[in-house]
Amino acid sequence: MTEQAVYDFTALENKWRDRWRRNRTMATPDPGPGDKTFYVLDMFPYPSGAGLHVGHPVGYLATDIVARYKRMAGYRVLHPMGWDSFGLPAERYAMKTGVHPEVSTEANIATYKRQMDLLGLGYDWDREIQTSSADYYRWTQFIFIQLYNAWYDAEAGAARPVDELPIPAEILAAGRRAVQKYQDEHRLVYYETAPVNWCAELGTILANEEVFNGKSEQGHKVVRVPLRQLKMRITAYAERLIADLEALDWPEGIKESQRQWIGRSEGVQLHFKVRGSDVEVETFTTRVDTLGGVTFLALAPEHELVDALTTPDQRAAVDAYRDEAACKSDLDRTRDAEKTGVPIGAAAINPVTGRPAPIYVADYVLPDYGAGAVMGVPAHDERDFAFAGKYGLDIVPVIDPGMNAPDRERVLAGRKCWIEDGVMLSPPKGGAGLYHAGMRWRDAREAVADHLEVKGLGKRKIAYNLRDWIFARQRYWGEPIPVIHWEDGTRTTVPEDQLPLTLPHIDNYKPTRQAQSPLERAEDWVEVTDPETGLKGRRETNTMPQWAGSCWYYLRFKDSRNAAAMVDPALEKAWGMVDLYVGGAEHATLHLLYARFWHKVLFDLGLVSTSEPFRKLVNQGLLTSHAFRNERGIILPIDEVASKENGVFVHAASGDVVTRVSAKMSKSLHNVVTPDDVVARFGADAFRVHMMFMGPLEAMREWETDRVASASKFLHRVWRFTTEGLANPSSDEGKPVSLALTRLVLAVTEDLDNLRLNTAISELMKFLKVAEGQPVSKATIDRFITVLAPFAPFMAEELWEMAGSSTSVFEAPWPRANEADLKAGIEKIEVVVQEGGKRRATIILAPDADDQTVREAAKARLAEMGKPVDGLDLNRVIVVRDRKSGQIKLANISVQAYSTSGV
RNA sequence: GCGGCUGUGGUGGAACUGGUAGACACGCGGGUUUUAGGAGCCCGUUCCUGACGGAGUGGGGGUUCGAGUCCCUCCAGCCGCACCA
Repeated sequence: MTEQAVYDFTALENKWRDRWRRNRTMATPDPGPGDKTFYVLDMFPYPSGAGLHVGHPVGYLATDIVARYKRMAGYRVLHPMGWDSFGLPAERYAMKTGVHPEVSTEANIATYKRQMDLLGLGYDWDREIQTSSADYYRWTQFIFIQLYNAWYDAEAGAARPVDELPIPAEILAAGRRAVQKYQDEHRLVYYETAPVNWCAELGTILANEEVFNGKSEQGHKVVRVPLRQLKMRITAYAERLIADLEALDWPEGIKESQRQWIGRSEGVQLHFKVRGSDVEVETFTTRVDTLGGVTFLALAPEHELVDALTTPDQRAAVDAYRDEAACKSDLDRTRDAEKTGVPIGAAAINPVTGRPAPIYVADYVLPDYGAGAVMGVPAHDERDFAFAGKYGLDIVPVIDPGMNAPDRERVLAGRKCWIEDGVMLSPPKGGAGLYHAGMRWRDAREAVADHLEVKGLGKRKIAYNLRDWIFARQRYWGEPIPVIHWEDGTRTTVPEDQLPLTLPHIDNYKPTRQAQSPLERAEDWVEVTDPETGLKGRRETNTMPQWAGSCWYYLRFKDSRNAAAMVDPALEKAWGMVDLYVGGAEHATLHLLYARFWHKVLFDLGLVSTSEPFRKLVNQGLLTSHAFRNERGIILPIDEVASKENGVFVHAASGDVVTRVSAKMSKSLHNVVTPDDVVARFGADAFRVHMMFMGPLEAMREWETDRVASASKFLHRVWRFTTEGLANPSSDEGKPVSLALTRLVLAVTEDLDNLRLNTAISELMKFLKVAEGQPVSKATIDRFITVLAPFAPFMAEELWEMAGSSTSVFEAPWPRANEADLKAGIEKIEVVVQEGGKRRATIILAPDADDQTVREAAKARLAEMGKPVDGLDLNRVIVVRDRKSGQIKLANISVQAYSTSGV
């Protein structure tokens, strides 16, 4: 080879893209016995119409690099990609343009796929799935049916088939319909009429997890309306969902978000007698110790006892208040600092004091938490304090903040709310057993709870913030729910051998009326007749939420073409948990919680072999672009701003001076950069190297296309170095070069194992710095190419071919090196001499010199510098060695070691 | 308010279990080559000082022979949750 080829990245990348596709280089065979497996997964995307921008592939690049490395390191690697292709945007697009979601989805997928190929993302496309294809959602429906036909056995702590649900004798005696009703009430999938989150703009109801500050993800208003809804009993798993987080290698923030979302709190459910009535009101409290301080009860407006307890003179006011509360959006209801309510005329009896506590309806009480009713203790709860203040209710303290509390007097006078430490006051009168004067309130709480349980007035209970998952959506573009409602009032699921229940084509995607799915229009599809009995029925017309498909897709990748099962059990087991899962943090309480829930159900039912789906989770940081902000804080698009020579930015139209700021990529700011742009300018390898070199995967960063030039420059140097070396390999390579290669292999391997891709790339740069312009052996060049390959796969393949190989570089084994080679290669070492931790000088020593030699040498060096070392206690000289290699790094002389000499 | 995360040069960021702070880059400065260059190559680049030397990882305090790293405390920023009784 005499003529040095030019690094023509476009031609070279096209060549290998094509060759990889033809040779199916990235296809993953199923694992065989004894194979080491590694499952690395990206959160699959919803294929939107806009295609990928440079921010999307941050995580995909990282997993691709890891997957290629692991494969070379001898693992059987599963690294698939698919499409979360059901969802609202496609349906809304269809409403506007009339283009069927299936058509637009296909087009979008084609774009995504082309862009992913462009970047050299080595997915095994043989395993590609899309949630909207019937081959896939057939199994989503299958799983739905498994959940439908299961109940949660609290004693066993696991889900079981509903056939195994013990039926109480009296139900059994009441007949078949009673049994069926009983079973229906226990299923993991059930119907219930309850207030739900209704978004009129989207024409659908939403799950609690999909409502943010009273608005939908898109910012549309959400209100609570009572509707009959399909739910999944995720709350049955609350305890396990919290407990099993412990063992997962996930970011602490995500785990904590889930814990908070589930929101476990221990308390007591207790009932209050209503004065002059047999009715009792259940309340839930975490502070039974404050029972004596209860001066009112507050019921949620939706509470079922409100009607019965409201007195005639309060009826009108109560009804008006309830109507008002019903119309309020979640935002109005939760954000109003002001506590409002209306007395219903009845009063409960405080069991400690015997005094009446008026009952209110108040919308700060949520209907679906605890008992939907609270005991008001204004003295020791800030919300209750605010409420009592507004309506002039008694404020009776039961806890003494203690002598040292500055606010003690005001608390005891009922003018301030106290929620911190303290001891129980003496009871106003009586209340034995429910009052523990002098006891710290935390202890009193337990004592009172014990007492209530013994007397049958209440019992300990754990309440969760988590609500059951509202599972139905009034949409077209989602999985049909395989349920049939029969005219006799019964309900069945579609027989499994009739799956998939395919989505019918319709012409109009608008909801028919409030909370009715557009599927209602597909009359032929909706109406069914039982062929055996002639019974008529209607199909469920709601569809599944977007999260359904993503709840189990990681399982399907293991066996994505299986027509007979969701996944072959042997393959499910062989691949095991996802070893590395990379995606955005925005799914903390949505996808990641739902997927864990389904996985646990499948585990209980024996369909999967692990109790958790994802072993290690990493959230990639957000990639921003930039924009400009003027003095009024308005963000301006980048093309409306000009840069002046003095580094000042000026808004072209107004002449205002503006500042450059980080901003999310968005169409309106005209700051979207696509991978296509970057690849055309610098090539995919440079894009990959730059993106990963920018910083840690988890960190947020700002994109600047010009900066890819740095990675491009590096790759040009790599190209020149390697091609020159291959043209003229040397038989006697210098020691510094071979040492640098050993160090490179060790460092890159360690960095890859820890997902430190930025430092791995800097190691490649360091090696190049040492080896450039030096004689280099063929063996060293080969090893360098293999180490480069995960990062710059296109160039590595080309160089590998030039190096004489006829197979892919990804068939090559990952090079090995050991620490001992490094150590053996070093003859002399520079040791730092410190004085009291401050660097003073360096000495040259053999790396294996013993401590005494180091100490003497350090002392001699200090003497040379004119330091008074006569009284130096050599034992006080601390010699520090590298933990791994045992090499000396530094010698530190304690300043106190001089003190004996009196200096 | 609650919770999580983060504060290191002009910039992005290195520094594994406490052990030479600023690796590797960007930018900037100087030099060189020259085919025009916003190209290549080489050198320099934390701050103060002419130098010796000193200071330095958001502020303050502590532990230690030695602290970016551990502990306490305060400050700032980012993200998530938020009437859950």
